[in-house]
Amino acid sequence: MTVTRFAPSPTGYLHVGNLRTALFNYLIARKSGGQFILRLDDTDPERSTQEYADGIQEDLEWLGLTWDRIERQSERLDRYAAAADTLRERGRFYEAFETPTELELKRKKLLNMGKPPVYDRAALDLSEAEKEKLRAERGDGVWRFKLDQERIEWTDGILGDISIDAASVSDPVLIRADGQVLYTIASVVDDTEMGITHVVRGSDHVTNTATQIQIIEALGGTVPSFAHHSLLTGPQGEALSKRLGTLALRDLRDRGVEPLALLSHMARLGSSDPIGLRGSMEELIEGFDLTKFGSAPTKFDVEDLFPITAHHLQGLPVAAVKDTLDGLGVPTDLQEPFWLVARDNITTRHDLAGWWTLCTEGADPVIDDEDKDFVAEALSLLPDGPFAADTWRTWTSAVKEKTGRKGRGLFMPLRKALTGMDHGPDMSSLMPLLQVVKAKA
RNA sequence: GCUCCCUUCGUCUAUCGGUUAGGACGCCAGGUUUUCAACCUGGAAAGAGGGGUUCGAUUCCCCUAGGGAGUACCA
Repeated sequence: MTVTRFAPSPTGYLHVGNLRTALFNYLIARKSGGQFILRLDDTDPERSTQEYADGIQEDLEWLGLTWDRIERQSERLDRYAAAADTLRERGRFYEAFETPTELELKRKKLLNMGKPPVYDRAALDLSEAEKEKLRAERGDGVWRFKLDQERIEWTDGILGDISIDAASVSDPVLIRADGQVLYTIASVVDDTEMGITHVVRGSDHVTNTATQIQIIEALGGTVPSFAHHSLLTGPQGEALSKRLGTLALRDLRDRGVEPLALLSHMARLGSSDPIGLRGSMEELIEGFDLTKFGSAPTKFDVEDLFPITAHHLQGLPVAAVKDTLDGLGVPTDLQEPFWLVARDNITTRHDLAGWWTLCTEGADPVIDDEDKDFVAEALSLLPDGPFAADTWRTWTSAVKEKTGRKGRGLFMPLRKALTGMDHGPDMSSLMPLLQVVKAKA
């Protein structure tokens, strides 16, 4: 069975970049009838908070990305300790005592010589006596995984055949001096023990994947299939990380982006499938194909979300926006006619408020100088409210007869006088909802 | 610096050596509409640069340029 996971660390709110990873994993699991696990990578107690953990779940629920199981790494520390013991027994784990500044110095030295800044494994040569001494002087050391220095290869679900030379990578620290387990091992232990079959994550993880493959093998686990999707950049190709603050999922929600619009775009952007709105999550799942994604960085422009949102809203029945209409105070019996009139003229649900205000409070008339007499005459022919479904038709034909005006010259001044705008919903449908005509007062 | 990945219309991309370089979104125009939107029709719009290989390169190889990522006792 296919088992995927989304493993955010609760150190911030989800943003569009995270969403892409979450969505891919969700879609893969659902398409194959497998399982989707939400795993909170909260091994860093300094930065992880409950607020963010809750926020992540809220955001996923808002989008309808439901998980079959939730796990927290902070509850599995004993598993990681056991894995560390195994690595120690198998001679793949060694303690090192360099201070951060010492390591920094070594890195600079190598860099100056034009060499890759890889840890020199000095600790490997330490005798037991030397280790004792260092432990006494500096306290516990860090535990590093001893990489086999050979090429690590795998066939990536998106990138194709990948090969990375382990010699160009430092032996990763898996356990810190203070005993805290690090992402690299926690992730491996979880993926193995939870039976994860497909790991899909951003391409910022490809080097991690190389080392993790060796750790999995050292632990005797089964290596899952890996796929690394491209990272999102801003519209100009700039790194998105600089703008991520404004691209949090909850901010998009506040700006009125509709879940299905967001999902539709993110599930296809970067692939060879046509971009655009999909009718349902089922359709998204059905048509999803990881192999159609390219490996080049993908430009993302928030503004692209709004036309899709508008398109989505235009197809919604009134029942789908009942909460919003209730919130605006639209009476139940007027909700459907109002929605049908307004939905073609909004980008997000927020725009509904403006149209409802127009209905209940009217608008300051806009009357061009050359239309002054005409509008005055027309308004004298306008019956008192409430208006009926045929008010617009009967009124405009009466005005047409009296003034001889027709076509655009007839209708547009009236629209502007009543709504204050030269665009908007169909006037004959709008009239029955229009409760105030300021121009007449 | 080193390692990995990448470079086709504005954007996401198709093309497994020979194509009028295709599609989608966006854009523009026309149609329709009392307006806007929607819808229909049409249109503009692309192979980073330089070397090779080849009868023939967008496609294969090399170099350069450019972009992204990694190079943590973060995840």
